[in-house]
Amino acid sequence: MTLRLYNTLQRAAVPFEPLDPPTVRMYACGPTIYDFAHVGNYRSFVVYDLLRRYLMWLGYDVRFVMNLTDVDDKVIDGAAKAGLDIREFTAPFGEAILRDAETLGILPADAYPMATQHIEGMVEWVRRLEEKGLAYAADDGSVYFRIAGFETYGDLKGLDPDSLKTGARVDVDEYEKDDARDFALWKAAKPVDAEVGAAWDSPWGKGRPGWHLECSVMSIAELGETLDIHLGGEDLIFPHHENEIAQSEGVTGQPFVRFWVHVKHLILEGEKMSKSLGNTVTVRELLDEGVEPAAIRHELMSAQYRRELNFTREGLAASSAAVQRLVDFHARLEELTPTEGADDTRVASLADAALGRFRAALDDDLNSAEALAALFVFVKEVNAELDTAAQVNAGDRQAALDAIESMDRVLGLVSLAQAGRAVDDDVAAWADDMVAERDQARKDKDFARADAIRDELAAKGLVLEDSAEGTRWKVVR
RNA sequence: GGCGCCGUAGCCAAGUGGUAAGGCAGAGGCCUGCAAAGCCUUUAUUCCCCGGUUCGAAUCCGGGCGGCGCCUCCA
Repeated sequence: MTLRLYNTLQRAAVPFEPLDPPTVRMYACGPTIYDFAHVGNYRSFVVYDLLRRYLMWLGYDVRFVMNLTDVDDKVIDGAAKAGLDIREFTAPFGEAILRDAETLGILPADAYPMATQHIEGMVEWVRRLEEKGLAYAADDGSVYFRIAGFETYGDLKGLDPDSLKTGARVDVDEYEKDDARDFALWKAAKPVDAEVGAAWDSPWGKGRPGWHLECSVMSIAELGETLDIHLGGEDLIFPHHENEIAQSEGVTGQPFVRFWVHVKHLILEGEKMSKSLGNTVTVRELLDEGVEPAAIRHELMSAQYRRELNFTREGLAASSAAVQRLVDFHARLEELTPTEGADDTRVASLADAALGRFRAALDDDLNSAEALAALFVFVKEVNAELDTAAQVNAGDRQAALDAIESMDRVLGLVSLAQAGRAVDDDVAAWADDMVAERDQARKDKDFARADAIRDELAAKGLVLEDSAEGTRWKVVR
């Protein structure tokens, strides 16, 4: 079995093989840091994380880079309104986005380059494109990419370049361009740009880089001229990624990206999520409402990444319960006392089957919904086996633990949920004392007292489970 | 107008030619002092509708209906 990924370039799922195994060079278009990121952004980030973790799980050495766009029209507008320099304006958003990513169990990237750190490189690129006749300066000091000079323009999106000429959304203000389809590599500074610190010296006068340019320059600076995988939201296919290809290959003459992977946009409560509808939800808001991070992460991976995902509050509640089931299962295994010499159960073979199905699911274009199903089938089967078997040996217990922990290295749900259930030592000690007191009350048949203690613990989010081995308490979110 | 996606139980969502995964929610039961957790049974004779192909279709084809995305800076 090999991993197959849907490559937008080929419009088909094709076997993935890195150019230089075991290294995988992977780049993702990150957010523009002019606001807090919404759950739609995080669907993409979670998918990036899922792919990265799965590649690592398969044994690849993944080098992952995600940019943060810290200069563009929206950044400049926001900074101007706030009366701040763009760096002051964007820094808190960048920090918040990375903090929330960490909260959702997203592994940190190897680098988070920002456009303002690569101005020199971008100027150099524009210069080289100009040398090759692929760029030209307009009278106002802006520089444009000449699409007519790049014959495969439009291939990624499958667009006919000629059809773009009459596009209704072509900006009528850009009369300086030779061709309406040409896009800006370098934008001449407007007065407001300089006010917020978004104007740099260049051979064409004061200006700032165009948005598309940064991803080409930064990804190649970090990872080399040919990337194995380039990720982004589906909206970026055109024009952003199309432009990246044109710029990059225009300069290097090498294939820029081998696999283009695009994440479908989610919808929110059955509706398109957009700022104009005013229905965006940020991860920050959900966390403030008390939604646990693992539930958000679970819901974001509950549909395969190229499918529409309907993100709902009801779904979050379901995800929270599903995550709790995984946590309970893991705890059951950890707390299980193995019996030496006990007969083998079906657990080891169930683990093999589950891992096989899990892997087949993810190999199939990262089908996370199917992978989750494999895990939950495993949970049910092992629970049933443990209910049936009088005793379990250490090998079977370990096989089950190894299996769920292995799958969770990709999913990142159990570890995240467990981290969210950690309690302070003094709370744990208090809970232990209360459980001991309740045990005594139960022995004395003082069930009123026992139930009162249980209620008291419940008020603090601690739930009791009585069993033959004794009583345990757990944190529920 | 061009290109493309989707429509599966109360909700979310796999399956894409061989007789409907999984999670949540609901019902009944076992276990329990009562719970919790877990297990068992149950909840779509059917996959938007109508035709067609096939021994056989949720899966392929045609036509509808409905929802959605992109077509120059939105993950």
